Amino acid sequence: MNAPIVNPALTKNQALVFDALNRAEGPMSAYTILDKLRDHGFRAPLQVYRALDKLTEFGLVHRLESLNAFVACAHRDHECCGGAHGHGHGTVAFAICESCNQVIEFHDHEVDHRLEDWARGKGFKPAKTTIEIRGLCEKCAA
Amino acid sequence: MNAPIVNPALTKNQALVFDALNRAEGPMSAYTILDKLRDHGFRAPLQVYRALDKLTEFGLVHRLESLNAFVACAHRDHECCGGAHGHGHGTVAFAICESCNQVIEFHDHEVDHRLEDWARGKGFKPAKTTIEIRGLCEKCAA
DNA sequence: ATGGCACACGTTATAGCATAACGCAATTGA
DNA sequence: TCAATTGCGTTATGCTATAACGTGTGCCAT
Repeated sequence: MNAPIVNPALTKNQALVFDALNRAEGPMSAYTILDKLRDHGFRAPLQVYRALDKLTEFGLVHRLESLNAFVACAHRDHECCGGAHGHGHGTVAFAICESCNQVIEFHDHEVDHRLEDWARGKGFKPAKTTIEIRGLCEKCAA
Repeated sequence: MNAPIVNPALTKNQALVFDALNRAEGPMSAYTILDKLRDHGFRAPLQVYRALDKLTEFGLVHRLESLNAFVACAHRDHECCGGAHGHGHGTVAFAICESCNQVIEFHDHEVDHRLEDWARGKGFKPAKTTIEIRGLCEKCAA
């Protein structure tokens, strides 16, 4: 019961961090993750940051810039776009509730295209795009 | 010559911080600003952060979430939209060159609308939206 | 098999970003 | 005048992130 969601390609530390994020309700800071994993042998921030770097690189985890925190990717394999290598998508956007900390991950082609067009027009070469909406989710706005 | 751009409503500290940002080529961290203002009597981070809070509230300064840094607003009064109170605009987006640190501030109605529509559809009430594209500017991409 | 390489890991120390909590001074307006 | 508000200065602290070092392991070309 409650078996960890594990990607076999992950190292032990990566799997532990990924699992902690998957179990969490909302985003967690690196130090919060560290505290959750002390029982599993984690002692230093770098252990967490190194795992997070890789997980982010794999697209399994996203960093929320406006929170300095991390969430597990909400996408699942079969997703709409860019899924060439089984995992992969365009720019992901986040709606972050400042009351209950719920994070909704979504994707909007049109927004993507507009930003790409703008960049093309300016000769700007995008590497990573951040879109984060902070506010109140439906429940909390009531 | 080179007279400070001053908004008369600002306090001394706010004006100093705003001026420092206006003179700067690119974004500055709070601590960088602090260092630049030591000659003007600044001694502690809080002096900078308090000024930045107000300037951000006034819409004169933007925070770049992905850099933990600040830039003077590139808009000038007469701008396109939302300019009800002389200053005011929808969501502002930034393109940040990771090579030369140049920041281009822009605005796209269409993107705004799409995000607003998404939020309306979800019952989400946006408070603040962050859009930041990191990459290489035209010159640096060459 | 062995030497070299790439990569993950562990540890200590340090750097960089941000705010809490206190008290004082000036301004405003009832 | 008194109270409320706002800005200011200071000290201390907390949170976020990386530098620099060394170890161990697996791989594979020689």
